[in-house]
Amino acid sequence: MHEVSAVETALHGLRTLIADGSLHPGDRMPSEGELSERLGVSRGSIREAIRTLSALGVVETRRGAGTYVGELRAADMIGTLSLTVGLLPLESILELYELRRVLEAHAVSLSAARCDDATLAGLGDLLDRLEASEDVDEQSALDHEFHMGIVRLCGNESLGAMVAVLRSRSRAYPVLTPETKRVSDAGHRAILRALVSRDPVAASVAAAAHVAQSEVWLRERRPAPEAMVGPEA
Amino acid sequence: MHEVSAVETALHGLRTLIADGSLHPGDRMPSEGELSERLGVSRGSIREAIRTLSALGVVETRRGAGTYVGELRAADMIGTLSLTVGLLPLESILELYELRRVLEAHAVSLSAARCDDATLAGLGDLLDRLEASEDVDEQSALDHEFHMGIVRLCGNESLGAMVAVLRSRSRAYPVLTPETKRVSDAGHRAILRALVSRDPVAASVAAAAHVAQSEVWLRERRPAPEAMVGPEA
DNA sequence: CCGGTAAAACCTGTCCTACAAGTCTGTGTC
DNA sequence: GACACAGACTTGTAGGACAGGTTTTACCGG
Repeated sequence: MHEVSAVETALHGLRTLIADGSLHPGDRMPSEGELSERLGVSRGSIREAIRTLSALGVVETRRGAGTYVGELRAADMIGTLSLTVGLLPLESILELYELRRVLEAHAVSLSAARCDDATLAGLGDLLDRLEASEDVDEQSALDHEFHMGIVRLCGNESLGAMVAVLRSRSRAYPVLTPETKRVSDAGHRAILRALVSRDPVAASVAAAAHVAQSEVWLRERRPAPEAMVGPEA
Repeated sequence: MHEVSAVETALHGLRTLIADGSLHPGDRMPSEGELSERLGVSRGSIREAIRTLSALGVVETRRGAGTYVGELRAADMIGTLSLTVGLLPLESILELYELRRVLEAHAVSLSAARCDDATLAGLGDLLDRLEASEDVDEQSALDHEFHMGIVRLCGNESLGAMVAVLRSRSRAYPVLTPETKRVSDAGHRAILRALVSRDPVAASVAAAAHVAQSEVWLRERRPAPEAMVGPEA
């Protein structure tokens, strides 16, 4: 047996406060000083426990104002993964493509039954600009906007957040060349056509094929294995 | 503009050390004291940054020995979510059922093409014991073992980890009654039959139906909204 | 030369104090 | 009532000190 560490005690205490209903989403937590006194651990240990919960999207702190319980939405917690996928090796990214393919295909098929004409027109404009663009960064941004614009329609925030996480790293690898871009553009049009037809199955197939195509390109090119770091804060 | 905080500086420095290839999975990181000196922030801030990365599964610390870079596997990082799903309200759990249904169905269909006879026999034994069991806790454990045993076969660790996360909370809600258990048992047998037939489509459908059934039960019963906390450390 | 043991160096875990910097509150003035 | 301001409160950061672990080193006996 080993003594329970102070930070673990603090973490358990904080989790209990949230889990047993004492604190609700948006509530302000007791101050670090009060928690330190109530849980019998130093303020430093309390802060480390809060950092843990903060990293996981459970709480957020505002300097001078206090620490607040987060909204406790699954999408927020899933979103915290995006901070770590940037550290994964390429092999892991390829492994995650399978998740992305399945989830994005499902999300798109849901969206096919939910989109309205105005949204579809907006997506069409996006594709027009994407097809006309010659700047790689702009292409990446428009591609991302197109995909996420569709996924957000699916009605399940967790699903959208997960797809966003899985997409976040792929954007760092430029697989678009003039030749592949024509295939990519055709894939986007196929997805949009399926949405216009309100055809979930066709949309799902088109999305899965599009993602699978990206995976093939990435697997072929195997870009320089240099990792990357997020932008400066 | 606002001054970049010390912890952010530390976090960026640590991430950079891993991302730029200075440190590889399993390597030992510089000591807190050295990092404090090199990055120009106090040791406390370094520790908070390390806590953040630790919560996200990027590093792990061993008292007295040092802090080590994790294996940087996607499955590990996805697994960190299981610590937070215990805090989500029931509504979020129901939202996550859609993810679980899609992912588990896909995983099971992959497993259908990969399982061997010995494994299938083991799964059959599990079902025999599950059907004979009258203890709710034992039923829950066997059910979990059956499902995860299949999912692990799929060959994608990230997929397995994600399903494990999505399942982790559902186990806390007892939806099995003598009547629902008969339906559940039949669902398990349908999945196993599909696996024995090496039929991915049938396996996928059976798994999706089984998960959907669980969701319906949970939605009907809407158990007491008391949240729960993990076991003591 | 080898093996084992004890000491030393090192590292993380924890607590304490002190202060800086930001936010909120209540009071008093106009 | 609106505004300004002082005070209380809260988080952010730094530094020191020690406890409790682990790893390395040095020493000694065989």
